[in-house]
Amino acid sequence: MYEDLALVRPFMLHHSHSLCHWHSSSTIKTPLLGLAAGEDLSEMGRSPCCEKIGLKKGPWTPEEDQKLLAYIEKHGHGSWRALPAKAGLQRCGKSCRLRWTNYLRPDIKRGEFSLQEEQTIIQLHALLGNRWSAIATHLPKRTDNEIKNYWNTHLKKRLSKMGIDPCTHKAKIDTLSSANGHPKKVANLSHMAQWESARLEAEARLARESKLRAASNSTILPQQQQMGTSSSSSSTTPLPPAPVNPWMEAWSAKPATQGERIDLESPTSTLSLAENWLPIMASGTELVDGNAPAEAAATHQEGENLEPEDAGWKCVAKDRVDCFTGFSMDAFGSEAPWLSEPYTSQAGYSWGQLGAGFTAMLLGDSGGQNTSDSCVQEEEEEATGLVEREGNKTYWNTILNSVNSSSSSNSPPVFYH
DNA sequence: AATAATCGCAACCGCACAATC
DNA sequence: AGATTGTGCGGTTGCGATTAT
Repeated sequence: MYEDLALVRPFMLHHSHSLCHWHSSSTIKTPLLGLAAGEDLSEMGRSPCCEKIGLKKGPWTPEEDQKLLAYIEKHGHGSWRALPAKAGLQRCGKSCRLRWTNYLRPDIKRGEFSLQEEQTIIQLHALLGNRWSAIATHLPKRTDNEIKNYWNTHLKKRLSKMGIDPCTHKAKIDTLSSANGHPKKVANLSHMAQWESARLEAEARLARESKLRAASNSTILPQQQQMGTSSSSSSTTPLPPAPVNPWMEAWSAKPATQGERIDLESPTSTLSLAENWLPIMASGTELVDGNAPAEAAATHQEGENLEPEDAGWKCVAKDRVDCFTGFSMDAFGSEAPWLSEPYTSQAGYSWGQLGAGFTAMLLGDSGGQNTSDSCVQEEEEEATGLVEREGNKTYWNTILNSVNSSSSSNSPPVFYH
């Protein structure tokens, strides 16, 4: 049950524009699209989520939205399967759930993606692939569906135009060979990525557990129950006491002494980050030469004239390449700095900490600086570092420039030299 | 002005997995 | 232990809007 309906009502106003858009663009005229008579999916291996015959499909009407909202306001969603009948909707429960989670939920933001959000999506996608729900946990108030759509319709194309394969984040001109000389770095990146991947999964699990726990207390607000993919961004979502993060538990169960190289396995990681990050390590020069020479060059020169907003970019971007090229688990000793921060301040557990913690690390801000400082002590990497750094900078400059091209009012983000 | 092509996004589909019976 | 149910997730589709010809 909603304990505070005020949490819901404002959002109804907030979303009025969405409904207006909906009115104008679609589909009041859309006919009812019930399945054809006799169409019965129950013989297809599993029973349908609900009785489908006569149920409406297609876009939601404002009336339906209101019914769904009113019902959830009063009762919470409870069982989605049972909800449509109780709420007086001719929809299947799945459709109701989707409508709620992707559109009606109070804690979602719609409209333009910010530069920062775009940047985060690109980077997380490079790291995680098409794991939209995991990516969504780092983008507060955005749904996985929205992120997925945005990726498919905008970002993917931009990367393609830049000559970067949006699936692998590699330059289309394969540069594998240029990285062959640095298996160590590849391994380091792989380690980092696996840890991060594992952490994200643990986060999601934690969110689910927290949600379930809250639900079992029966006093939780319905919208909190629905926070599934975005609970990490909620400052109100109750959290269990530390150490509650399975990832951290695993970490503490396998302590490493200072300087000890840890051969870690991500519990569930499914991606090959070594591969994903190769272009970052090795392909930048090609990108400059082949795809964005003038822009990249200009970008480097414009660095001194940034707007305050861009200074943030600059700051965030600064030295991230050092972090990556020199990354080593050695640098962390018994603790992973980019991981420990969010979880040592569990009370907050906000996006600001969690997201910034990771994203900043990813980008190599001051939080990651320690890492890079340690890393650059390795002389053998120092020897080849310059070339790779230039390449990495160029790769990200290219990405960022491309991202930036959609918002002409902003100066391009720039890496320091 | 008419038509075709493309874009953008909400919604649907089917699979996977965990919880429950 | 196996079957059933509920939910989450990622891929895909359908269709109105917009742009190009």
